[in-house]
Amino acid sequence: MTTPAQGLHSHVLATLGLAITAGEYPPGTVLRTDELAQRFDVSRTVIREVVRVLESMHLVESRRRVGVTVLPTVSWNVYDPQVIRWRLAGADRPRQLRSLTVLRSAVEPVAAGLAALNATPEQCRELTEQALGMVATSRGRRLEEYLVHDVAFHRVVLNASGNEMFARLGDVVAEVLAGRTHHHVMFEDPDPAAVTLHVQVAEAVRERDAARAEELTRQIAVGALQELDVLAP
Amino acid sequence: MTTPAQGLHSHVLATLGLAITAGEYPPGTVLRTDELAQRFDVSRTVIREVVRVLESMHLVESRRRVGVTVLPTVSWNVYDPQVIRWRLAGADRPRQLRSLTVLRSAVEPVAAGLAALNATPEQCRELTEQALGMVATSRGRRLEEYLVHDVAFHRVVLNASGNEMFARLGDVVAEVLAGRTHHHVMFEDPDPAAVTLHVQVAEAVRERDAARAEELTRQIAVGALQELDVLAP
DNA sequence: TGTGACGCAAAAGTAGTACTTTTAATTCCT
DNA sequence: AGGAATTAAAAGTACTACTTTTGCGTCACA
Repeated sequence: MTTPAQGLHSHVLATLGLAITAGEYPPGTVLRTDELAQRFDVSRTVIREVVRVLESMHLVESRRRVGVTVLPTVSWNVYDPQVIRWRLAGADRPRQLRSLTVLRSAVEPVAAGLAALNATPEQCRELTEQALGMVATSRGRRLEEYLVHDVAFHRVVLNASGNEMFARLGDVVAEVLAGRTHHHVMFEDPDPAAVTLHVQVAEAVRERDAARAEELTRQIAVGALQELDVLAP
Repeated sequence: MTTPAQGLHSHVLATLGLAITAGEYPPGTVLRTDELAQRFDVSRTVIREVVRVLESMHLVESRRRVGVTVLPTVSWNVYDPQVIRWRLAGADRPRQLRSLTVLRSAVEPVAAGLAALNATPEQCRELTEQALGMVATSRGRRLEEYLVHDVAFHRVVLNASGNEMFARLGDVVAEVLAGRTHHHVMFEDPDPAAVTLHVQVAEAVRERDAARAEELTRQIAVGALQELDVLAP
């Protein structure tokens, strides 16, 4: 019971990556390729390819005559979507959610400001549509539907910013929002104030009011951070 | 003339990664593993491992009966330090520097604010020291020395924020600052106003004044963005 | 003429083996 | 005790044989 596994490589990679990010192998732990090959009942070829990938994520380091050493958390490529997914699925999920939310609180306001300057008419339309979708699904325990609109909304903002680094955080935001909805709460309807703020952000972007878009998004971020403080000390 | 190359794998990876990120193979280009093996004069084993790594960076996608397809820029893992380095060494270096500087302008102020709350006495000391180092080397064409202090300063701020996502941007900031110093200018001494701001940030952090640290860092960021606008349209 | 089933072949995926290279650790000599 | 030579363990590389998936062309049928 690890992962679907279409292909030996994916399966072994998912299993090992998850185990390492979950802290099952403390930093400094040494693995040997042929031991792993035996354990997973695959050829050393497969293991080597997996190790190379883990190495590129800086989860492990492979040295001759030593083996494959698990690296400490600080050296991990924490922006790798794969690593993020593994960590969100593992033990330090709360810590991870917090880090990512703080990151969001820094990035999204600036992205919203830029979006107000750069959004295409199509993106403005899409933004408004998603905001309205949020309003429509914000009452009556329709959390799953609400989540879809919420994610789409933030994705559009990040894309419309015109900055590729911001755009690539769309997946991260999606994970965070999904995590928030699925993990705790699930009963409570979303905060009406937050919903309103989203509508206003869409407005501000449509009206090319960068300062307002940024400030409103900052308020959304503050809300997300507070929510986090309420749920976890 | 590609890269030092200690190990076939590193060499091929560096060559291919650089070529792809430089746009030498337009998206959609299909490579075949044994053709690559022949071209680089290495075994298919090595090529496969390289392809797996490139695949984990979402630079390429490998499919049976098709080959290794180069993916469009939007799907690349643009936060991967390796990818960042390749892109900074290649053709779209200016575009890349701009993206990263915008990212900095979003992240660093928030990081500085958090640093003011979380910095250890040791980190405060280090911060002050680096700021003073910047002052000391800010006049008389001592740009290389100045750069060292500048990088160290920003690294400490990011680390002191206590957020691992921020901390991991230390390398990115280092690349951006180095790029700035090395690429253009090189004659001009650093802007005295910026130097003063750094000293003041160190002060603010030492005094636990989060709002001030954030605001001052925002001013540094604004300066960096303006500098970019002056140098590249 | 269009459409769907069928089968071929190309390319990646996997396995296994043999060999090379690096290097930590041990031994041995001074 | 300290340093040089030796050893062996583990990753790195190569090659070869085989399996599996799958895009594409062919052909039959409606």
